[in-house]
Amino acid sequence: MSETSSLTVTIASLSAHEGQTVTLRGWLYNIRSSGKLLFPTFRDGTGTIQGIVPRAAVPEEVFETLKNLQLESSLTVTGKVRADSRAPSGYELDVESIHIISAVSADEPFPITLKEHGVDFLMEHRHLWLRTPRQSAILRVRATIMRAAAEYFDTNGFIRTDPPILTPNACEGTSELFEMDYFDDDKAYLTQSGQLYIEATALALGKVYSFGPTFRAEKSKTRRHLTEFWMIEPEVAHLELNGLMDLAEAFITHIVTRVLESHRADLKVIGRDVEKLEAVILPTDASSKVATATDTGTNIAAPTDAGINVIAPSGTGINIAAPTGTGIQVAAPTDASIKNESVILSEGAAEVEGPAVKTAPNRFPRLSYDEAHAMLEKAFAEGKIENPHTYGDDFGSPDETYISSQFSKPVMVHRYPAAFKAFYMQPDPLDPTKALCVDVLAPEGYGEIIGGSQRIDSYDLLKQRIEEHNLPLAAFQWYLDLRKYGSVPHAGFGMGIERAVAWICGLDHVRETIPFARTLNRIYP
RNA sequence: UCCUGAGUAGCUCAAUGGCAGAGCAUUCGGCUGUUAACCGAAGGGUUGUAGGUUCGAGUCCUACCUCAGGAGCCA
Repeated sequence: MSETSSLTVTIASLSAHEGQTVTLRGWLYNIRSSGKLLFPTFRDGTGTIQGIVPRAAVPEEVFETLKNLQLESSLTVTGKVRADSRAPSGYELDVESIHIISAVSADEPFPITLKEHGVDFLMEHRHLWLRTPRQSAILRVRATIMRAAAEYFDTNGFIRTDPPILTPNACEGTSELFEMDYFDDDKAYLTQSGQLYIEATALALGKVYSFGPTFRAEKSKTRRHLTEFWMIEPEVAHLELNGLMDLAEAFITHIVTRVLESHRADLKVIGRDVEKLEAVILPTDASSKVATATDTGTNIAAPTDAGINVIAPSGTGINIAAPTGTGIQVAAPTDASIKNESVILSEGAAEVEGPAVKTAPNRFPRLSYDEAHAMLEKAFAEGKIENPHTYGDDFGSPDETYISSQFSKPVMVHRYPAAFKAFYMQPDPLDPTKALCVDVLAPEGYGEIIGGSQRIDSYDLLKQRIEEHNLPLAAFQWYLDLRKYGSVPHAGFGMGIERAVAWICGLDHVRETIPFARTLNRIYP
């Protein structure tokens, strides 16, 4: 068990070292035995590999040490890489020597076994649960989602401007905030959105985004809620609602594309049905339920090119440029995509912003609140949902689940009644009772992953709304200043990272999407 | 905050109101191709807490605690 001079490699790279003697640095993940044979499985954070240790082939000390070793003991192991169809990964390691770094005591064995555990036990041992293959895979996918999200904005002319985490007042005056003392007499609150601040940076820099933690003290106990979560928020000057929806669509498409590029193996470990993700980024989906949902019977033709069409609206100041080598094409709308749009885009929606805004490709279905309401009415009449939806009310979770279940792609619901929406949302000029806002509902019932809107750009109207919502005018004076000095139409959205990860990984609960989830009843470990 | 459900061995779970059980994990033994290995044996319990009903309570009743996931609200 002396130090060797063999090459130190990761398990993920082992297939490139077949026939070589290599050294791994890892942990004992599992061990089985059959007579004088040991089958230890090692993990190192990049993957797992089965070793084989015949008693006759190794020094007695190596065999005895491994045989008595507890799971999750740390070690280095040296051996020869060999392809073998009997090994779970297709390769196995003929162990020659091992060096124990830290042995786990049998008095207190590693608590996470390969058998089933309950939620409470796993969350209480989250620091150790993270070592299991599935949890590690989820965190790798999360990292790619976060990187791809930032990358999309970084490569499309956005400047990252991070807002403060400590704020003097409620951003929207709705959600409950975490309060803390701020020196002698003041109170401070943990941010629940950086939106108001990045409206300021957007008017300074044009296209900006922020990416950071967000806190909500709501007493929500569901599979979709954390009290601390990460949100990425773009905000764009001179952008209106339709352009915002185009942006959200291209953004989500980019993220899903990146995950599919490099995480097939992780998604398999997680048990994700990859076809559902592939459907999201396909140019069109002839088998989608779009046609039936609108009951037009229109045949939706697929575009002729197999690439992904990302079409930027002209005149909005947004340049949607795909990174090279990704297989993403930036193309003009095809006849097919325009035809597709005519099926699902609200009538007149494209006219709202005038001729400066081109129609969108509409690979993601877009429904107005009214259209979504009609869909729910029909569903209730046909007995497909339990409770009727009252026109004028927000959609409940079952409503959102039903709507999103009608499509294989994320669905954008826009122009909700302004009455239950945030004070800063721009009214629809065609119907001032509606707000120019959009929620993006993930498929498969994952619910809202993006919420966004065009913001009020009129000083007088914004002031009136602040007063109507009984918000302290003084605290919002700086925000009103943005409308006093060179106000322009602008819009933005926020995407909750954990909900996006839960959807893309197909998880039951957001608590598995973040290394250490903060929920209503848990702040340990 | 409301509704519903669950707390029994380290873990996952059994147990008509009548002797506290199994699998995994741990320890010991067996097995030269195991795949959450398997086979044999041993150790391991204040049944969430506090009361109550009963000859007898893990089981029934009351209160409380903890957790779960749904509503509301939200990403």
